[in-house]
Amino acid sequence: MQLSCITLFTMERVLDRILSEITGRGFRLTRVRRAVVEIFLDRGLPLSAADVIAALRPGNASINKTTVYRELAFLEEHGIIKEIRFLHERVKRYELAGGDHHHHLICMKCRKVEDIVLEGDLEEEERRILESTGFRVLDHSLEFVGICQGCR
Amino acid sequence: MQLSCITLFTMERVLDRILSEITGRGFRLTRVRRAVVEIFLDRGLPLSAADVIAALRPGNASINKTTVYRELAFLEEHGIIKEIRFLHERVKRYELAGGDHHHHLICMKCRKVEDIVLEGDLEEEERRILESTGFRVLDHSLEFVGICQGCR
DNA sequence: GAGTGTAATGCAACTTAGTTGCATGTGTCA
DNA sequence: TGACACATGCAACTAAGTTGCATTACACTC
Repeated sequence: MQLSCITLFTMERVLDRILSEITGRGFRLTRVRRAVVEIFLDRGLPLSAADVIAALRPGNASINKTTVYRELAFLEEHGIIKEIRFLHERVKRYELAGGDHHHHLICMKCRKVEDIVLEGDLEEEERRILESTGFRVLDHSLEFVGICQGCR
Repeated sequence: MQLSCITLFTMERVLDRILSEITGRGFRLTRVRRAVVEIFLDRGLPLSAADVIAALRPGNASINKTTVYRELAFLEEHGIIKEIRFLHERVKRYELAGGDHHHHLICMKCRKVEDIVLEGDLEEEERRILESTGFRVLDHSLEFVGICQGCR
């Protein structure tokens, strides 16, 4: 992955913030934990447990899948990553939490995922839903499926 | 399920249309096939394979799960139902295809699901996405999670 | 109404994704 | 350096869905 100096610098800061958040709450900074957080930062995309395991393999010969599942649960529980699911996919995915609120563009051909930020998002819609149905929206998930520029 | 005469009449018409679509293409109208379509019409909500199996049980003592999975695949393949997945759920769900384009309100407390139709939907957003990223949106999925009127 | 071909069904065994219990290992702090 | 509790590894398990293959039953013809 090619990174500019700025991006690298930002990533280091985010990594430090996450790691000190973990230690600050009395949890340990283990080899696996650090590696998993770095993988999420490095990829910047929603990853499944299988993705994380594959990414860990080169350096750390045999990391148990149970450990990875538990690490993902730990990071989610502490608000560092959050679960998302894509349409027609059976696997859980996670991405770093705490970034800007965004949605995903998923290419049907190459399966590439891009983030997208919508102007004004859906606040207006959610207000209208409350008015017309009495349903109070607390969260939403939105994903777009189609063909990316490279595949057209 | 309480139904008005109008609703019952409409359901009958929809059922007939679906069934004649199936026979018209040279497929058989079996006991299970008819029952599954009727269940979707009757419930009017996204159902999982387990839901369908449970709904079949009372009348049809032992319908094999393989049959149900294959029936759902058949109905999806022929555009009669379509797959949807809800956030944080691992199971596939299906709902009748061909109705108005809509989204779902999912109550976190009672798990009830309501349909919602958005004014103008997301056409405007999709046009903007094409302009700014070159990604051509062909489909989207949107669901709202929150608290329904009854649970507040 | 009987015969026939093929779609549909049932059963068992399998796959994939994720989880649980329990014994063992290792970071961190005193 | 030692000790405690968090973290890890292994094996066995669960849930959801799939596959292969033998059997059944629609729907069509006669």
